[in-house]
Amino acid sequence: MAADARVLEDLRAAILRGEFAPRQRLVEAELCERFDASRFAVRAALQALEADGLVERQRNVGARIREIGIEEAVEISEVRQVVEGLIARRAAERASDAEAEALATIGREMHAAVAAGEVGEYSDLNARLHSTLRDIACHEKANGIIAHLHGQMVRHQFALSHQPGRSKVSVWQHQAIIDAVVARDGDAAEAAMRAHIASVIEALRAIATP
Amino acid sequence: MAADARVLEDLRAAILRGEFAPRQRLVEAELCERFDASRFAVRAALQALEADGLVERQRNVGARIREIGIEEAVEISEVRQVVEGLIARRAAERASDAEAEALATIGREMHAAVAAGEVGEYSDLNARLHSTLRDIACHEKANGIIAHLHGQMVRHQFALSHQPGRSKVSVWQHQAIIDAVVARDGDAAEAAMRAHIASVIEALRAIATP
DNA sequence: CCGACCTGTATTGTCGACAATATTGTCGAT
DNA sequence: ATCGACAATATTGTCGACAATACAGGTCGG
Repeated sequence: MAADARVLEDLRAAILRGEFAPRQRLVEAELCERFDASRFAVRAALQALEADGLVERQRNVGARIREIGIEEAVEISEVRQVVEGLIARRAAERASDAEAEALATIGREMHAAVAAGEVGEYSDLNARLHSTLRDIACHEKANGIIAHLHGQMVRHQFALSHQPGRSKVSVWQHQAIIDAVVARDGDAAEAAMRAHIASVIEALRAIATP
Repeated sequence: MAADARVLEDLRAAILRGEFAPRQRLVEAELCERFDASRFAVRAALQALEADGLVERQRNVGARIREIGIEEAVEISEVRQVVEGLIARRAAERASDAEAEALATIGREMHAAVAAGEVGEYSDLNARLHSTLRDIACHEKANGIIAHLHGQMVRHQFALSHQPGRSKVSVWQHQAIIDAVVARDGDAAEAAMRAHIASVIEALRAIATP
């Protein structure tokens, strides 16, 4: 039992892994076979995923992967800008010495990864930096919203991280965030985070109009 | 047909109207009778409401109204602080002359309501001000998140609006927001909105420790 | 040749019945 | 009298079958 939850997690992971194309139809019967589950479980998963904003459903038509256009990705990033700003501020206000040191270490590893041209490694470190900040901020609601928004951005996030030359710019933005948190300067941390995501938004718009 | 959606909306409205006490159990059979719907529709509604954060469910135990403590209400307000800040900024950047005038009118009506001691009227105007700002900002994602957070706050919002003397303080904060938007000053609008919600958070904390 | 209609098929929506599980109440032993 | 185990009940979880609906392709009339 609890096949419900398993299907939900598997399907969500598959979507986040990019195994389905935007606007691709998700036929219940197919998902039943793929995940070896009853239609009941599949339906529940689809309903949950709809609330998550990952799929959209039309009555009597079915479910499909929701397509997130550039305009919507920009809106999502604008919200992320302020909410991650809040997280950065809280992190600066609450970081212990050990936590500050952990951030500084990530910063050093980022510089090393950029110098070595390791884009995959840098992308991982990027995720780890933001996640560490969330852990320090310890703000359930803000963290939840970021997770929610992040799920809808995966496709664009992927495109961004493979933008050549971006890491050389963003590494210093990341460093500014780290420095502000280490200095326990909430205002500066929020400002640095906002500036960082502002540059992400710019890059998003640049992708839109090549 | 579409009994599903009706039950969801009715039940959500009932919860938002405060017809259920926090942690009150929501037995499926009872809801079936009350809304004259099938268990199927009720289950779907409960699942959706769980995603909304209005009810919580335990496997094989059932659903109950989620209790939102002061600490969580503060967290919610902290997120609202930055997201409504974003909305205020956008509103200042995008407001047409007609929209600015509409805001100014709401401001005048607020002062009148406070002078007349009409707390219900003032509460309505408060909702209308924020909603008008959202319309002007025209930011789907931000508006959606605010709606989401607002739903979880209704109970505390009610307690706040009946706090004697609050309107005399908040009316000037509201006026500051309106002035900033009318002056098309995004920075000031965001700052004013943040200050306003900071005072809401303070009031929340004051309720917690009487 | 084109458009409207109509029928067949694929897919989702709805339901009622049954199974699984937690909660509550009862009984006996210590 | 209190505690534990066990049975009874209430409630939710799961499923398969059927109904309702939308879509595609073909057919008929103009």
